[in-house]
Amino acid sequence: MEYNFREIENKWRQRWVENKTYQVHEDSSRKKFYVLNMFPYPSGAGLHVGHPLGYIASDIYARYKRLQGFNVLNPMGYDAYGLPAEQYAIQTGQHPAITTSQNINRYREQLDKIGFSFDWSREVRTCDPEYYKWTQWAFIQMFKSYYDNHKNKACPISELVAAFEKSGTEGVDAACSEPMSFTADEWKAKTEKEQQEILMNYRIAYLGNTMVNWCPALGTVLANDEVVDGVSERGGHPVIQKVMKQWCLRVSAYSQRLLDGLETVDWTDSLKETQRNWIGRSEGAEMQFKVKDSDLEFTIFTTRADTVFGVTFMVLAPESELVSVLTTEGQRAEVEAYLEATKKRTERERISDRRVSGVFSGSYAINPLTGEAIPVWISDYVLAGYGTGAIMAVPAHDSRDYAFAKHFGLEIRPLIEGCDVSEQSFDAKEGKMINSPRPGFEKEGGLVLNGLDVKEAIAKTKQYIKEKGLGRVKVNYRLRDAIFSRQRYWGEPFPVYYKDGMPYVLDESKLPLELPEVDKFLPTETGEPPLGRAKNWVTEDGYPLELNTMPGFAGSSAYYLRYMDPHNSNALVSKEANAYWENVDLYVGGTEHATGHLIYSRFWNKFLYDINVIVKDEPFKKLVNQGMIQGRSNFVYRIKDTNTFVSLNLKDQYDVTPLHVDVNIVSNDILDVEAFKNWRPEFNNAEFILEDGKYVCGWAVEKMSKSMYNVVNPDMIVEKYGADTLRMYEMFLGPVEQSKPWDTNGIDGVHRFLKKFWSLFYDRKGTLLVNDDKATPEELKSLHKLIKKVTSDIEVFSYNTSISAFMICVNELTSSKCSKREILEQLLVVIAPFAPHVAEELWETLGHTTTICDASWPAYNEEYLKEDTVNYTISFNGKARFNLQFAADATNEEIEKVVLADENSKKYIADKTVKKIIIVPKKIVNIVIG
RNA sequence: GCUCGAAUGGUGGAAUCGGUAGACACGAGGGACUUAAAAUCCCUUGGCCAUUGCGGCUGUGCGGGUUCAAGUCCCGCUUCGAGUACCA
Repeated sequence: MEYNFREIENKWRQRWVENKTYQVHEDSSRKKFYVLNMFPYPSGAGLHVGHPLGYIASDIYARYKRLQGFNVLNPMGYDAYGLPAEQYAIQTGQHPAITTSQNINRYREQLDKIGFSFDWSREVRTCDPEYYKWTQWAFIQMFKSYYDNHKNKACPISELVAAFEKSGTEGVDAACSEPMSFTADEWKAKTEKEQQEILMNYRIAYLGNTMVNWCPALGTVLANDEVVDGVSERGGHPVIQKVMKQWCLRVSAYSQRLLDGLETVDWTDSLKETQRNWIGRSEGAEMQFKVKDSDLEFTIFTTRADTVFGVTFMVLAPESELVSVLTTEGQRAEVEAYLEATKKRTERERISDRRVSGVFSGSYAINPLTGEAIPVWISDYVLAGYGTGAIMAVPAHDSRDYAFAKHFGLEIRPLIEGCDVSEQSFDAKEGKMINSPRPGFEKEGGLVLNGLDVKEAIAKTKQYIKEKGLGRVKVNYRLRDAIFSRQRYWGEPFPVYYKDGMPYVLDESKLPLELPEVDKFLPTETGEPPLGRAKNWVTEDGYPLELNTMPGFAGSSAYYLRYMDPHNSNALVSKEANAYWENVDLYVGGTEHATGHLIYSRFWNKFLYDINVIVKDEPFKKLVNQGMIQGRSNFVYRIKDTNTFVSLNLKDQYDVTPLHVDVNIVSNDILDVEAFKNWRPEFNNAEFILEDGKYVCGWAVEKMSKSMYNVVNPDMIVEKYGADTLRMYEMFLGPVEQSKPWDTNGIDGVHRFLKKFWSLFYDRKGTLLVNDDKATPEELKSLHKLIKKVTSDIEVFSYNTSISAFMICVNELTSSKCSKREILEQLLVVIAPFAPHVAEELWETLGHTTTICDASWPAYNEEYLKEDTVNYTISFNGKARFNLQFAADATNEEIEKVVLADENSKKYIADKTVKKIIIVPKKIVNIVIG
């Protein structure tokens, strides 16, 4: 009987559904294991062969853990809110919910064919009201919380109100947008609205006036991680900076914890490093500079406090509020012209075109250490969003300040011994300080840094400014608060209404607040977001509801918690379910989420942990990044101005143009000529110049996309070879973490292996070969070698080498004609995670009535792996020469004696003397001669 | 610019603590079976030389070094990939 994968796979696909084989339940008597894939956005194009890579890898691991006796949670769902469905809705008027659900159905159909052990009863969709109810709920909790820097956690805002009532801001250390200071009496004297405005400064979910990335083409704001090279990640539209009132999440309050948490998780170093860079911790100092002839003062942030004696000018960001204050009448016209010009430049232009520009404000600041008056400039090389939006410029030791100083002819004052600043600045943090202060400018009791090393100087300066009250030590983070509003239709509505111009959150009992219907998915004529078109978009009391919707990352931040208890209508997740499943043991997904989803999700999780909803501080214990599957395109070569195509190796003899050809009509780079003729009408009468009777195509690695005709659909592979072959082949392609082009060329080898494997059980006529004979030591060795190898490989996701091991083992068993139950039964269990359908079928063949998923993973026995004799390589001065066999327990003395007596050895030693003999156990005898 | 990571046959890729390369698979070549094809099986396959002689030399991007022994460790380059970028 032939290996009939179609019949087998259909049969088991149905059985698994009927028997609910993959449904899991909390079971405190068993240890849990939580495997998770980053859930997909169901795009209209369906799955291509690259998408399931990570799912297959994690499915193998999930099945393996189950065989080891763990209670495995392996769920799947959909990140269903997204721009493509909305764009499609705008163009066609079709409701995005319809498009999305069609796409989901298509995804499900494709996924079902691959044999995953997902528990579909736990499926979630972020656009489902029963799901986003909890997204809205989490938002309300964030609104009702503030971050207490003392306790280092989120606390109820009511506690902050109590503190204000008791003693005002005195003793309060809370994360905020603007530092505030008032007494208890002042607080009590404020109106309700004023108090609400103050609280907004502290809430974790707050409505704030912030500089946002505005994308005019998409008509919405974008988060920092959604902007790449100054254009939108989706669609590549220009993005400009603009101040807008937006909902934000105070992610920045968690900067240090997000950084510290990285030490506790098992992620790759590169991913952790990416997150560290994104969080961007930098230690420095804030210093106050007084404005000359004024009571004003302003604060700057610097990591190089030691260079304070080299400050020759100050710079403000154009967007800084100080600009209007510090601009003198005489300079006003010039400054305004500059601001106007800067505003016109997009972020992208600022990045690509780094010409130095700026304008003098007319004001001077006083260096607090020297009393010197320093000109204050305005330039767009200073960013409003980082630090205080103002810097002290030290052109000698900062390349940006240097370029600015050179351009405007400002003074450059070197502070480090032996550095040459005539051509460029000296940015390195090393060397001995000089000119600090300059000779003749020493002040009585003032700071002296001369002679100190840079590092010492930094520390001493910080100490000094702290003591003298000139500033304070400060840690700054690059990580900014997440902008949480989108001016879109297809997203979660905010559970927010407005009263007296102030936002309030809905009562939790009103959740979910369902997304209303609109007539068009576009902004209103007055420029309001699409929800402005909704009829009766007000509360029961008639207060208007929020018109923005939440961004894509809202729904994906806590989805892994919902899988633990997906149908609970009383809580995001019950205490019991959460206590059992805790957090994700293995998370599989792409690196592209390093600075988006994986930051937001950790933040969201930490917040829920703070308010005692969940038990774990970090959501994902171990994370594996699967590589991207690129496309492998094929080309045919058309001779210019003809309809004749020439094979790859003959093309140099002609003047040809390469054309992409659909990879699905090419096999092992050989074109199916007839299929090509039928591919498109213009090729109907194509002619070919063949080599050896074949048309050989060229190839290149490109992105997998329709326009390159290189999209390979998993359905087609399953149809042709079966799901088990697809699964094994995807894993055989190379390490899971590595990106690689999809290449169907090798798939026959894996398919052949499965056929061979099948033929251990059945001969060609369909006779069952399995017998109860006793296995030989060689057969046991072969099996146990395999078990040992696969067990250790799976733990480190080295699936490709496991599959090699299967091939070796099956080859050995085939050549010894071994169809012994004793061997095959265990072989089936270890192959089951990789090829579940065929394993299940044969398991039944062997008379088992329960699923192979409930078998147990075999342990290997070292006894069977023992060798009687050992082959040693004999080498001279490190050069391998010949082999000798020894008994496994031979002593070094015995080996040495035999080797020296050997005829071959004598030949190599000849007239030289033996200086040393090194014996590496079970491997090598190296003889040093000379 | 900075930070990581990588480089091994015609191809995808193996090689645990440094242990004497190229596992496994594809492709290619040769052979068996077959009327033929498919399927299956066997042999060869890094390069060069010798192949009626068992063999010899060379070889893991380049140049050095450490070591009895280096794909693996150290120093200096080259190329490619990823992330990030006026962050003071």
